[in-house]
Amino acid sequence: MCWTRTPPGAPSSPGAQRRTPYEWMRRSVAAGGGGGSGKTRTKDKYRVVYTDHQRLELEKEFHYSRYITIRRKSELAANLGLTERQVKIWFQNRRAKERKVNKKKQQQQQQQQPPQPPLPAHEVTPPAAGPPLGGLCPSSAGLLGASSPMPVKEEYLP
DNA sequence: TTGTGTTTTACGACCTCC
DNA sequence: GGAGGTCGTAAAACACAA
Repeated sequence: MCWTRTPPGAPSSPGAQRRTPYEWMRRSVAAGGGGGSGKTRTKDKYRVVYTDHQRLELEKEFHYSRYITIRRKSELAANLGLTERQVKIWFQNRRAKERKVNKKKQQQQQQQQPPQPPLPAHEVTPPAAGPPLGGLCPSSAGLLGASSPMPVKEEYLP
């Protein structure tokens, strides 16, 4: 999570905002007629922009696990005022983004240090390559790594 | 301003698993 | 068969240099 555009702290760090995040929040939520009420391309609004709060909660959930459970999905959707479909697609897009970023990083590393000995298989395989079904993927180990600032939910504890 | 490149939602096609 | 996965893509929203 980079928050390059509107940092999650936007509401809490007013000095840092280049623009008011609340503009698009208002635009999307209010104008959308219930922001995130499942608008599609065929409807009047092509896509909605999620609020900072919605993004933050989704990011947090993604931080805990890159694959959301059915139960958590419905809970999150209800809490955030989104549809389960939107939550599902958000996670799909989020994983795609992560893969893209990882790919970029890998390419940069390879450019910096060309002579590379063959890596062990578990180092090479992308984290998202795990089986999508079957609940939590092993990737959470890396995400929940040592310095995770987020408290671990009971749900994800052993 | 505005032109352009990037990011963010949303979808369809196709694949895998139960 | 249905649900959910990736992949590719469209278009709006956005950031930023010129």
